Amino acid sequence: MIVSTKGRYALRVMVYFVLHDNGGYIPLKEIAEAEDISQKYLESIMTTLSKGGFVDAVHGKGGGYRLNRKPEEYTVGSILKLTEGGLSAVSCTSQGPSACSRATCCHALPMWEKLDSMIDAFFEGITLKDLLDGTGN
Amino acid sequence: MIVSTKGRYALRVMVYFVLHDNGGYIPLKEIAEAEDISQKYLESIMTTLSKGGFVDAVHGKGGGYRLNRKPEEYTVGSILKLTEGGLSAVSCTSQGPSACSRATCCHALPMWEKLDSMIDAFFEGITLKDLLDGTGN
DNA sequence: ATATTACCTACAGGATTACTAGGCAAAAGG
DNA sequence: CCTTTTGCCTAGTAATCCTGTAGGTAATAT
Repeated sequence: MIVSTKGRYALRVMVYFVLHDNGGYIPLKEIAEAEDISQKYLESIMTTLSKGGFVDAVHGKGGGYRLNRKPEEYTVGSILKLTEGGLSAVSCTSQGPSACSRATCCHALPMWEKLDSMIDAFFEGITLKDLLDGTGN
Repeated sequence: MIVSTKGRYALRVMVYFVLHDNGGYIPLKEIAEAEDISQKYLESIMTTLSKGGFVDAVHGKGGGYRLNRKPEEYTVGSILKLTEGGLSAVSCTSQGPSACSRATCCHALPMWEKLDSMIDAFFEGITLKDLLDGTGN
């Protein structure tokens, strides 16, 4: 499984922000209830998105989260890479291209690298706006 | 992680067969030692490959395993799908396209399906022979 | 001062991975 | 027939990761 709930929840939340953008901040509780996601679990994901600079966060009453860019300026790839901590399809390439001890004699390594590039290009070519428009489907 | 050791070991073994093909059967013990893979663990993988019809198996002295097709007639995709039990990148699509309860309203589902198709086409387009020739790298 | 919100650390049950252990079944050689 | 060599079958298991829970602290608005 290349993409776990962590990344998929992150995508859902980002889409939620786009669909419910009124200029203000949206509290986590509202998103968790609307999307039926565990509030506590979502907290850790939102903190990741906030620290990664993908959303602005404000404490206290009237606070919450909001996007700080336009939907077309977020790629699916950037969101998944941040929340999943990478998108490698095999452990052979997840720690760098030559981290594997068999790297020098492995017949499959070039294939894994090509796959990783292809997956990266795929996700980097889709923005939040594309997801909502259904572009390319 | 889309491809675990199970699938990667299977690929290595299949490559080993091509490189050490002398027409006869190769016992599991030899492969495990040569490739430095746990013998007992490899047993379960070989049984999968045997039951899937990818190799012939013969019991007793002088027995072992051997390929039953030409290298260019095995796709990497078929080997991985057999040993990994599928290649879906997300659980959303691994149990069929509309198994997810959010399928009807999910903005990302078409993307996952497109990704799965792309990955499938990638692996189905590479044969054992290509791996050894380094074709396409 | 209080309520509301984000943020932080720690833990925990379940699933999966990557094995290990031990035996049974089949085939060949003597 | 008996032993050895091989593949096959069932169980168990330590480690890791996923998907959360629990409980508190820090910041902000009213």
